[in-house]
Amino acid sequence: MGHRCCNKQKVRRGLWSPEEDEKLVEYITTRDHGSWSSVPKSAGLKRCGKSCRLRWLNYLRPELKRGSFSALEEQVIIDVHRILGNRWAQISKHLPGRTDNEVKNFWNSRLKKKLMAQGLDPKTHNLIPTRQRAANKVACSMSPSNHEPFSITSHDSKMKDVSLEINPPILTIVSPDYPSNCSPQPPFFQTTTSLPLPKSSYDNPSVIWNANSQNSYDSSLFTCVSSIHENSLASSSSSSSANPTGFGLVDENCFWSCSNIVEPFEAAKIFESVPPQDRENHLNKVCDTQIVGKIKGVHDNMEASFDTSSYDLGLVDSTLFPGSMCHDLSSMDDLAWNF
DNA sequence: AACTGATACAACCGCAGCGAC
DNA sequence: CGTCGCTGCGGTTGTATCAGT
Repeated sequence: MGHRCCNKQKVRRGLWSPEEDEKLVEYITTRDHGSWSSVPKSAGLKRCGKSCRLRWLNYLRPELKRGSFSALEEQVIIDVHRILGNRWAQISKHLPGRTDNEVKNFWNSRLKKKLMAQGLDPKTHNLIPTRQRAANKVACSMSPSNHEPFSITSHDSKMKDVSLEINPPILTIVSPDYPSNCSPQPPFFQTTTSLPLPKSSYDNPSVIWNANSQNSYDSSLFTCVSSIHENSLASSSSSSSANPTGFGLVDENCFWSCSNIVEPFEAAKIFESVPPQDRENHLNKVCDTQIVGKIKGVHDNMEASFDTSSYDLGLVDSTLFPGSMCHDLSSMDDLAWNF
């Protein structure tokens, strides 16, 4: 019996042979294959088009990265999963050369168990109930006044993500001109080194590179924050609402990543190669020459192309649990949060 | 060496969304 | 508006390999 999608013909199933791979690669790379349903016949394969597509996308594409996941990739998966849940295709977009299938398998076979071993619920990334006390400790240490943590407000019911309700990331995107003497200060500014962008970029969403190498999470990751000026938010949001905090309003669709601008891993690598004393200059230079110049273009597209696939790498971790906030945890809990 | 359970990875299945008609 | 074909996605299953006994 063949696949339901192509039950008119007898098709092979199961693992692909090297000969089949060769045929498919030869066919795909030498011509415009059009629709996948026509590929098997044209390429001389006894497979269904869906199977060919999957084989190409998940295994044969030349740009795929093989081999085990790095610690950095692992952290990215965990971070993005905390925000997006099981949206593997979206998560894989932050991991160049990795497929959704690969990420999903890695999550199910390794990361899920790893989180559980650390006492974390792999669905919500919260500590499991028996560790509620430790979780409360974290929440308290976040905010002396014990107010609600900053959270994402979704303005787009269509894109509503249950995982955000279960575990709202403590994330604030700040307006660039948020007064520095106001309290409370957004955690981003409390805990990290931010390098302001030129005034001229304030009318555009701007990128602040957080070079906080003391971050206990992953010093190789940048926090890349899109700080959205309220003007641009007003135009990008279909509905308006009060903003009592004075912060730039945030919705899920405001997530746009440095990957739109500079490949984050590349940026991180480059940054790490810069001597610590030169990093500020480096960042200013990078911001000027590589980022700000492109922001306008990104901004122009933002209204039409806001996309949850864009995500601020490391942002949640560095804002949610900066190194100093882990200090009063037990060593076990510390481990749990710091991987 | 043989067996068995665990693990990792590849592939399949079913469904939803979309555009063409 | 309904149907059809195609694509993309997430959940699940199948299978090869590994590790322990």
